Amino acid sequence: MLKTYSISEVAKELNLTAYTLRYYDKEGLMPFVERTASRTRLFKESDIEALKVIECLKSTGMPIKEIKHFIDWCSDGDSTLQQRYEMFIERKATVESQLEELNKTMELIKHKCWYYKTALEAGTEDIHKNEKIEIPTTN
Amino acid sequence: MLKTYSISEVAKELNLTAYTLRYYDKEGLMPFVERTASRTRLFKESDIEALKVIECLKSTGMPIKEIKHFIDWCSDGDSTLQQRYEMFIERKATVESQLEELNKTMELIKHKCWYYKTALEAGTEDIHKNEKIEIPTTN
DNA sequence: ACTTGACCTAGAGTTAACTATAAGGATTAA
DNA sequence: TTAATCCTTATAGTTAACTCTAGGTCAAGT
Repeated sequence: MLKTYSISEVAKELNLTAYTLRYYDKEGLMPFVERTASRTRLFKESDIEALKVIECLKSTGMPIKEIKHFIDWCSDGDSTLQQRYEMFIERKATVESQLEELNKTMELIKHKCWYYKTALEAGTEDIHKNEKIEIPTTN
Repeated sequence: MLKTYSISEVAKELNLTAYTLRYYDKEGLMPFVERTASRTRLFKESDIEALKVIECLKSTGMPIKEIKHFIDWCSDGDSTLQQRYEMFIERKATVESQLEELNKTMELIKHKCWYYKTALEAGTEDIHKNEKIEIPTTN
């Protein structure tokens, strides 16, 4: 007798649209979601948790087709524990390098903030014309 | 008499393809690149630096059409310093929240690494069946 | 002079991930 | 019972960012 949720309730909760959830279902990402006799999807709390994991993988840049492999492994049970473990280890490395990249991006952005702040104060970009090493105290 | 680079040299340097660079040019991202009499592009060192800034903006998720606005402002000179400053301030906020998101993602990934490591050791996922608060020492 | 290889443009094709439409079925409220 | 508001499917359309093809030009080497 556990509570269930409609597709639009789940969409709202996860900041997605019902279209998107149906699309994920069509792509095989939600084989676990049960239905009523008349085909209406009934989402359990655990289904929402699984969708959060899917969103997590998506946010690492993993394409939907690869996420499906993971979902298939989940359906296959304990015999795929090794693959799933390795997948998350690999994801961890991916996210680590993404964090590194994003931090580099941040440094350049901060530099540009400083560049335009000082140019704005001077009224012209020309003050940066022949400088090579003007290190601002970052931040 | 400064050194110039061909499109394929620049592509190699920036880990892009010549196709992509021509596409960027077509979209108006490279109005500064000079040409020979026979229309061949001649990239200067400063053009490559500008392209690195474009790549930086791209890596924050900014769409090419918005990047074009920035390039247009650059062409317009000092009268657009304010807009450009504000754009980078806004980008900084964007990257900050992206970093936050990515760190949350990392936490979930690490949790899953632990989840599967322990499941693998036990030979079955069942060991996680009725646990709610098994906090592993993260990392 | 001729071939090779890198360059050029215009325009067509591709891909992923949605996003929307059309036509219909079920549940609730008056 | 009828209207509203969900839900369903199949299928078509959209968008961004490439990615490629065709047909041509140009400069260097043999």
